[in-house]
Amino acid sequence: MGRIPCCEKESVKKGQWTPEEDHKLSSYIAQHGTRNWRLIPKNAGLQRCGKSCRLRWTNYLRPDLKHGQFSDAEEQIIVRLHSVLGNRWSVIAAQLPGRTDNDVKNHWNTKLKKKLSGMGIDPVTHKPYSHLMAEIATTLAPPQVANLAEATLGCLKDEMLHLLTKKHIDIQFQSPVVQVHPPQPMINNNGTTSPSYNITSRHEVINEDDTIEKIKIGLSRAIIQDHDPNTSSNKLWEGHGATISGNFPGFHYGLSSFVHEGEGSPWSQSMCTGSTCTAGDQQAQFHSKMVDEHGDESDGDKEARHVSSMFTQDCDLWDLPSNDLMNPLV
DNA sequence: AATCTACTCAACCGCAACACC
DNA sequence: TGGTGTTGCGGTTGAGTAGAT
Repeated sequence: MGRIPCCEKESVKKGQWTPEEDHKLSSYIAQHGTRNWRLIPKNAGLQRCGKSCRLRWTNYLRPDLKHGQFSDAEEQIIVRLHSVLGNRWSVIAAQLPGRTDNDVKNHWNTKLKKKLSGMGIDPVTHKPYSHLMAEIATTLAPPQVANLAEATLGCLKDEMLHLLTKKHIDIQFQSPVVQVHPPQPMINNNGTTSPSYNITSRHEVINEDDTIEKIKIGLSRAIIQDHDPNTSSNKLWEGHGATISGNFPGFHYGLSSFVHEGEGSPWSQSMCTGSTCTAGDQQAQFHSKMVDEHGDESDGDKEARHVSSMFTQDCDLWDLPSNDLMNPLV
């Protein structure tokens, strides 16, 4: 006893749809509607599975669909909703007229995840990587923290080198502060402008090993400082064979590494104010709000309706061109 | 010019939820 | 109430393509 297949596998065509098939399906649905997808391919004269027809219709042929690039505003909505709802693409797509869950999912996986990662934000939790590392560090003993810093640096080094070699950014390190200047308009080939980040310091030459060492120390300190913000010059981890002072001026990592202090991305400010990301709180608030207002109601449409009430803030534009973003650490 | 690599996105698959009997 | 068929959803795959080497 197995599951009944949705169609006769042998006689069913797979793969790309031809214009002729599209036309057959469209004209059949225009006449008869979309009731009973199992019968539609048979009646429309298509050698396709009903499921495949439904997918083709909902993701491509539906006349109300919007094709083409996602706007900044749409991206903002996706990111904001994803921070609260997670991978519930259908609910997110319901807030974007003309977009399908498949569109949203693809756009997230191919573009938005990378953008967030490039900004130092974990696309899963929507928290800065620095906070995640700090959270992990709270569960570790000092030697393990050092290992974590080491491992993290391995990733950061690769990402930075990748960025440097790919984009030829003039990067020089100042010990231990790395300054990233606000974006300067850069004229693109098509005549438009995009912000260009410039990272500079007082040192002229990159000494990779030296820099890595400095970052390593800074990262260890930052992790510990994040763990206990009240400790500034206290001796930490005493009794564990390691003593690290907490005070560490000027070094920022994660999100702050990519935006000039005080001039961070408007998006990042709205999502992660100051040093405390609010995404988790938003999720908790949203959840409790849903439960309070609707009991155990779980109907997708109702949920989607109430999700729209979350948009009380103006949508901010992305401030980083996707080309300048690094590959995700995820 | 040929090959390789990375990226995009349409389509597929399996599972869960829902509807109906 | 349980069984069966249908629909919807999210994860994943792979063909096509653009850019790099």
